[in-house]
Amino acid sequence: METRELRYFVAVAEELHFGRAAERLGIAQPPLSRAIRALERRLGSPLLERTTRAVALTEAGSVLLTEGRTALDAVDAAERRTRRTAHTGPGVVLVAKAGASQELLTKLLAAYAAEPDAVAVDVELCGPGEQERLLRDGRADVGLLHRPFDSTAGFDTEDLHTEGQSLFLPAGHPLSTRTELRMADIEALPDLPLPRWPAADGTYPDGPGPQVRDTAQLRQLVALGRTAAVLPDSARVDLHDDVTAVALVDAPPVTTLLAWPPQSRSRAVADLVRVAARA
Amino acid sequence: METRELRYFVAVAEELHFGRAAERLGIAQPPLSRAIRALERRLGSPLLERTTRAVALTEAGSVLLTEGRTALDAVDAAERRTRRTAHTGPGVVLVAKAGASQELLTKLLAAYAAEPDAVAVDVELCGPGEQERLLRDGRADVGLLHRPFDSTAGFDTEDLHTEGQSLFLPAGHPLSTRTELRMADIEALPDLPLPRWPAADGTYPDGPGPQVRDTAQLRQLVALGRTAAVLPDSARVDLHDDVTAVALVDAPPVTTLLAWPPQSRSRAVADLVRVAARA
DNA sequence: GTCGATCGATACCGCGGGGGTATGAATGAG
DNA sequence: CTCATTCATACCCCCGCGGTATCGATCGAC
Repeated sequence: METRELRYFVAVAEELHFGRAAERLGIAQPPLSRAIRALERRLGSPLLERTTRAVALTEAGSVLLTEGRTALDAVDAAERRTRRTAHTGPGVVLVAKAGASQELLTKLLAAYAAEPDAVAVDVELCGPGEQERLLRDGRADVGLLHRPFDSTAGFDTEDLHTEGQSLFLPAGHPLSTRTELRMADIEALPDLPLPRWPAADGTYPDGPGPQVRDTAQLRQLVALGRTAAVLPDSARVDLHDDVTAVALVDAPPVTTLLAWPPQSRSRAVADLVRVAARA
Repeated sequence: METRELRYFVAVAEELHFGRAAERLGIAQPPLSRAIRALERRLGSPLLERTTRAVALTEAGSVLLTEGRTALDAVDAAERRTRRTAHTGPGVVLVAKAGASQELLTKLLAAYAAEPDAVAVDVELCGPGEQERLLRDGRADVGLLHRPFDSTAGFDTEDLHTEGQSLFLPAGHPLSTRTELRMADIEALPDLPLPRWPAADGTYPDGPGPQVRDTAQLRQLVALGRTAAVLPDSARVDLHDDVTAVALVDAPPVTTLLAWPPQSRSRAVADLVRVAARA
């Protein structure tokens, strides 16, 4: 099966509309229809149920959509990592969530830079949930993730640090004088609705809280008295006096870890992991 | 990048010889040379160093070989799983090492078959180390693996059972009267050299022991007094009186587990895992 | 019921590019 | 120096991908 065919199929399967899919692919609709037909003929079974009014996935089509996406990501990864190796020489791209684990990341980078044959580390910051995609399609080589928020399925991992979580409140809020809180306490926070994070497709769920993209933005909104945030304890390190943190004793613990695609156990990534595990 | 280009490159990178690679691909040598050149031009950097006498991988080429293999496996997996879904309907292929964990596997299959919406489970037996390949290229959907022998990199896993190991000896061997042994004891077994398992490429390492492909074959060789074997305790269940097992108190424990590609969390695989975890 | 809009399928054409054969050029063995 | 080996180049053919024009089926409006 050729990459082109897969891209065509995935486009149609996602749009469920030949015209729109063709537009997205930058080709005309007839060759797209033909390509899908040819693919179905070669696989020996229909992938889509078409009427003139609607297109739907068959069972087999649904499998090909899932598997095809990961296959396309793998092909993209091969191309991207090759290009990077060729042009910028050896080097790793590390991806982390903007504003998270600042301190740990700083230490890690410093410790790795001191290694005998350290290579350049390009740090890429992104929104929550985007890291897995970057690791999968080759835009990044290693990621700083947080369990249980990020999925580590399909990656090799090394746990670095586990910690509890705290509630971050505007200074002066009634709850900010408490020494500890429970999850049940924040259920009842009508004045401070919890923020809404974007889903994988970039859309925001409905709800009363403000929309946020990263931790820096969130911190600002907390300081402005617009929301409260549940974050790992380590976020306390760069608190100003406009935000107060109170320990949440029954919040699930958060583990910070390194994750990387299992086949790309390059020398550089291995060194990085070894240094991180030691610290 | 197209699948065809990747296949061509991987063939050349593995053979390090354009002529042989072309033969393997079933095309003539000139188009292959041209295809690789075109690929290098598009990626903007050489992948191979050629002289008229030798071909070698560049740094970038080495990356593309590794990443390209996994990408090709992913594409093959997409095609195979789609074909299977289309032709044999829903169903899973479970792969296990021949002769290993018989009892657990039997129980698992029976328990799953009793589930309300169980689908057909096709059991595929193979040699050690082959399972990962089958899972990666889509010939299997879920595997019964053994840590630390099998690598679980890149798979989701569910541990089922952990046990110690024993030394399996021909009945009547001097050591067979002992109640327990240590690893150091088998270093000194000149009369019974340990067997040699095939490497990933199917070749056998050098050494004095007999070559074996699976556990059944190994058991027979032990019974014949040709070798001794270190195997998980559960291999005792179908011992005849021609083989004796003695516990190895300091052997690393073996964990039997289910592994599956993270994206193929189909209903059937999920059920199978749930049933297995319960038992 | 008729008409029109929508949308996928078909027919047909042109051309780029992938594959073939023949041959050249470079290099190392003897 | 000669020859064998091996990758690159030259040239040709034709398959197949993509384009435009059009058809045919289906559904909604009235």
